[in-house]
Amino acid sequence: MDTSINFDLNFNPMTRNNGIKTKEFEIDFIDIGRRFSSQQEAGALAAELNRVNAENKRLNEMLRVMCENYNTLHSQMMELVSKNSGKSRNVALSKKRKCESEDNSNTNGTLGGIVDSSSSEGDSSKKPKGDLEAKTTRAFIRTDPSDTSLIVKDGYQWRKYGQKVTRDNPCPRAYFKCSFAPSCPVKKKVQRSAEDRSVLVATYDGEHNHPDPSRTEAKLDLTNGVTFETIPCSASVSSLGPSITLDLTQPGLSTHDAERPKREFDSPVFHQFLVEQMASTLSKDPSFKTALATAISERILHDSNSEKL
DNA sequence: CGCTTTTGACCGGCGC
DNA sequence: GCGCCGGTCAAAAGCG
Repeated sequence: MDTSINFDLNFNPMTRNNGIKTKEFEIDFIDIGRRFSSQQEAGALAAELNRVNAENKRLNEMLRVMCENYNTLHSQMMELVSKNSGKSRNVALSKKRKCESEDNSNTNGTLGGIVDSSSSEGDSSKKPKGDLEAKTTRAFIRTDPSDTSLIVKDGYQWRKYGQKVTRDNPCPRAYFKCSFAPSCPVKKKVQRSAEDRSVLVATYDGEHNHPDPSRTEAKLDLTNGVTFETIPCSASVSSLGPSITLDLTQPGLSTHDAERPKREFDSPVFHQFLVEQMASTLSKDPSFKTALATAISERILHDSNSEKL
């Protein structure tokens, strides 16, 4: 995990050494400045600044501890994965079903994520002709354990055409075709993880040749199409490739988002965008602006009254 | 009435 | 060749 995301809310309009600059903040401070003398404003803002800085330090410390814990766990996991893959490579796994069972064991070992296995699947040569380039993506969706349905709300519409109980998992596997079929060749399989029944494993075969119906109704249409409000979880790496932990129970998230490679989330551009979005979200929140203005006003009034006394 | 879901039958690939 | 298994089909049932 990259710790370079700086939750620096040091938005002092005097020094402008902050990473978050929005017009909304500037307008607020100008308005406040008109109402009070520059001296009073400076005193109140300095006090508020100190408080926010203290909060900022505390949050940064929490983040640092979380990152350290994550890095420790991640290095341990990678160590285990490398040991296991070293063993498994020594065993010839040319037979399709053995590959699949190996695949399933990996699935159970990497809870949470999207795995693009189009380039790593060993049995691609056994797929039917014309389907060689079919993209296979696996998604892990954590759901309510009491929810026994095999429905994955990924934005697309699906038609169920079969259900089977497979040998290696007592939970039935459901087969879906895209409702745009036969023009859209995409299929998906959904099955609960044998290890953790609260996790749905959705395997997507092929790529949609039409837009995501839910995308047109997206509440946030950001410049690069990523709806951060619906990506509440962390990124992780599996032995098979990039994976992203998702909570698809959140409304409005499509697999199109989920299939974005992890590198996008690691890029400085993404971090900058994330910070800007956080600032923008806060600044667009009327209650936040009101509370901030009220707090500053009260502090300034309090200070001016105490000076008079 | 039309669409979707359910479910048993069927098919083809694979291992023995 | 036979049995197992995953995947698909299609008729019946369910639902709005």
